[in-house]
Amino acid sequence: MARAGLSAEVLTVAAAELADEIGFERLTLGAVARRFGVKEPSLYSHVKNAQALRLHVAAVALGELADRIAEAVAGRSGRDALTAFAAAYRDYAKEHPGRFAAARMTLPVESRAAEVARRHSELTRALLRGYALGEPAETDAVRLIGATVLGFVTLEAGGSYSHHPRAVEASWGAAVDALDVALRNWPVSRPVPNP
Amino acid sequence: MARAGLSAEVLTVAAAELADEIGFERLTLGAVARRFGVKEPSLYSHVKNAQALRLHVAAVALGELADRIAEAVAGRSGRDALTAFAAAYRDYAKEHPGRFAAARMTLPVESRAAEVARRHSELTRALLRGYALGEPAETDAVRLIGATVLGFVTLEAGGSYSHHPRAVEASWGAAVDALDVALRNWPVSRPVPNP
DNA sequence: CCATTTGCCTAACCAACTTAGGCAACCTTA
DNA sequence: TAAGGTTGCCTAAGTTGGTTAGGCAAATGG
Repeated sequence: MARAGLSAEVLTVAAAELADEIGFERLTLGAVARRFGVKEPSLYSHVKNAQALRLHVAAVALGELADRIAEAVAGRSGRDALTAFAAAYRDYAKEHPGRFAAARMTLPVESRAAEVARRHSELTRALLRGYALGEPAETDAVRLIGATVLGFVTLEAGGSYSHHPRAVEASWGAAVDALDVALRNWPVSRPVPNP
Repeated sequence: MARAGLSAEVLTVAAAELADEIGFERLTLGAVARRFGVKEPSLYSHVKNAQALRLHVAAVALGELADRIAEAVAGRSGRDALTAFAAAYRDYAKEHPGRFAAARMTLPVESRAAEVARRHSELTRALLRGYALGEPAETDAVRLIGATVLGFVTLEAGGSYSHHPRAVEASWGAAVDALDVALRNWPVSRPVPNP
């Protein structure tokens, strides 16, 4: 029988494309095998199992996202960097919904994907340099930014914002502005009195 | 054969408990049936299918969470209300991880669960009264708060915060403080100059 | 107390995942 | 370039989860 030229990398790329096309939750070994005109068990020569393939997709997604973010924040600082960071993140999620869903998997601590995820913290930390928060505020801020951006994009993708006429775009801008305000008036270092 | 006294409600409650015990992703009709000493097909007299049962759990979870939030914000306003809201949300997620995972499902627009989800926006809106933002800022703020709290709790549950010594508890407090600062210095209405 | 409804059953099928074991295509190296 | 081993894809078969069809017995209610 003619060989199909499979490999872990080829399968992962195909799986990532498939996830974007049909949705991550419908990403199945059968679908990937079909795409290569191959039977399901053949995939086991290249990936450990279905879950491992999904984790590979997550690692690819997190890596691509980190690359985009790195590109976006390069040469910017403060509010500009924050805006670019957030836009890169949200744009990626919109362009690659399946990969983004993969990136939200619970990642095994020792996985390649979890390693890549750490790059995200570092990038976020770099972005915060312009705000000069110092520790431990900077760590808190890294967590805050990650949470807000993830939460917003997740809710938007889930349709939670589509029942109200207010444009999501405008709310997104407001959220980024709000983050900027919070970072420039960081609570612990510079408490703001009640009005 | 003796009847087991099943009903949609009983099954949903059991499924919710099971989800908390074994994880939402492992919630299966077989597991629910086993708990009642009944065969899987018997469940189809009471729920349409497995997905419907999961949606019922999501609706229950969202309802319980809304109740907790309502209780928490009652009689409080401003920062107190925000802190109580956030704590109620996070505590629920910690106590009921399976139900909370259910609540994060993508909800069909016309579902009971989606209806309950709307109550959350209203509660968040109520919480914001003390900040007197006005529209459309209030809608933007509702979205921001939901995103931040969801994102933080999701990342915390996924273990993203456990690789760094900084206490999650402290970061949580900082995040809530940061939200409060942002709300009291809402960007559009009261822009803050660069330092 | 008979008729109807309802609840749970068995049997059977499908889809997705997985393992075992075989044969043919590829690669090496003499 | 032929013999060797290695690798890639195959078929067969088992598992689990979800689902439908159809039957019998328990509950219900006139």
